Amino acid sequence: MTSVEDRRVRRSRRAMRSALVELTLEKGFGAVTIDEVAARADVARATFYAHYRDKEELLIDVVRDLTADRERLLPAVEQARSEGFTGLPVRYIFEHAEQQRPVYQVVLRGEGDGRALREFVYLTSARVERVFRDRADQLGVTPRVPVDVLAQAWTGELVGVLSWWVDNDTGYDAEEITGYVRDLSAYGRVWASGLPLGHPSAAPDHD
Amino acid sequence: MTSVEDRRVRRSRRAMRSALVELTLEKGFGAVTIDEVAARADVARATFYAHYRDKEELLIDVVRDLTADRERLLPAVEQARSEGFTGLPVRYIFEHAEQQRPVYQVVLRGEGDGRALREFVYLTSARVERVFRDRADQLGVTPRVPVDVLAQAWTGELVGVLSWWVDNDTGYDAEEITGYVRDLSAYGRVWASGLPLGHPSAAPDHD
DNA sequence: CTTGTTTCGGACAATTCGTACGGAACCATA
DNA sequence: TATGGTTCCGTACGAATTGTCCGAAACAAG
Repeated sequence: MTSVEDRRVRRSRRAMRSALVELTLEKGFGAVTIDEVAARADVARATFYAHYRDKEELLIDVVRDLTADRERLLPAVEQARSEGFTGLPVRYIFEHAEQQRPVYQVVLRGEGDGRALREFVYLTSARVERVFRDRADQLGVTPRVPVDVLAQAWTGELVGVLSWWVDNDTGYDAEEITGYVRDLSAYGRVWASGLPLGHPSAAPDHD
Repeated sequence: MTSVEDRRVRRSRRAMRSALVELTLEKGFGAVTIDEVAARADVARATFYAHYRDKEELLIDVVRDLTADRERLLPAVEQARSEGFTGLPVRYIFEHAEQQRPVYQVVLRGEGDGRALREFVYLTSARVERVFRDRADQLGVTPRVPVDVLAQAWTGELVGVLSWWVDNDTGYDAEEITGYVRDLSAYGRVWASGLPLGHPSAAPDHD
C-alpha cells in the first residue's frame, strides 16, 4: 500500500507538495483547504487522504523532500574538499535556500502546528551535533561549551538568519551572508562588533 | 469598544489567555477549539469573538503579555547595574522562562500560523538590534558584521536554545545555560570548542 | 440612580473535515 | 499483450467547527 515505487504515487505526492507550497505562499497555510490542494494538484480529494492524514503531514513531506534534496547536493562538495570532511557547509545551505526559496519560505515561516518546522530543525541540529561531536573526538579537546548546547545554538543561529534572509529583501547575497554567519559564529560577537580581542577567561559583562 | 480599562475585559482576556495555554499544552494548539477555550475560561463563546478574531489573535495576546511581563522585570536589573545599561541580560531571560515555562513552551513551539512566534521573535530581535546599534555608535567602531545580521543571528541563537531548553530535560539549570550561551555568542565556536585562538583575519575553512 | 459597556445564551447558515464505495485507469510483471 | 494488484476518480454522507447575529441580563463608573 502506498508504495513509493509506483510512478502514480510519485506524481500525486509531488503535485500535492508543490500545490501546498504555492497555495501557502498565496494565502497562508491556515487558510489553505484540502479541497484546494487537491484541485491545484489536479487530484481527487480522496487521493489526498490516501497519502496524508492531514495538511501537516503533507508539509512534513515537503520538509523531508527538501532536506533530502539538500543532502543530495553535499557529496559533490565533500569530495572536492579534503578527505574526511563531514560538515554542513554554510555556503551551500544558503545557495540551496536561494534556489528553493519558495519552499524555504513556507517551511521556515513555521505555520501549521509546528511539527514541520520542528522536523526541519531537528534534521539540521542532529546533523550539526554529530559533526561537532566527531570533530571534538577527533581533536581530543574538551569543549568549553557542551556539544548539545553548541549544536542547538548554532542551528538556531542558522535557522534564524535563514528565515530572515529568505523572507526579506536584506540586500545581502548568498555569498555575503555566508561570510558573516560563518565568521560570526566562529569568532563571536565581540570580534564581530569590531572590538579588540580581550581574553575570554574572565566573566564577560556583556548582556 | 473593548476598553482595556474595564475590569470585566481584563478578567475575560486573562482567563482566555491562560485557558489557551493550558489547553494547548494538553492537546496541541491545532486541536483546541474555541468552544473549549471559552468553556475553560468560563466565558460565553460570543465573548471570545468580542475580543479576538480567531485563536491566533489570542495567542498573539499571550505573546504580548509575556514580553510585557519580561520587560517589567528589567528596570530593577538595569538600575542595579552601571548607569546607561540598556541590554537584555541573558540570565534574566532564562530565569523568566523558568518561571513562565508553560507559556514559553506554548509560544516557542510555534504552533498556529506562525504569527505569534514571529511576533515574539520580532519583539526580541528589534530590542536586540537597537541595543547593538547603540553600543556600536557609542564605541565608535565599525562592526565587522552588519548590525542587522548580528541581531538576527543572536536572536536566532537565543530562541533556538530557549526552545530546546524549555521543551526538554536538558540537565542544565538557568545559570549554567546562561553562561554557555553568553560565552559562546560572545567568543564564538572556535573558542567554545576548546581550540587555541587562531587569528581570525584569514578566511576560516570550517563549515 | 443613570448611562453606557460587556457578557450571556441560544440560534443560524456555511465550511470544512474525514470516511466510504464501486468502477475506471494505471503499473509492474510474465 | 495479457493479468493481477494498486492507485485514482467521483460522489456522497454525517459530524464538527466556524463566524455572526440578537435581546436580555449583569456590570462599571460617573
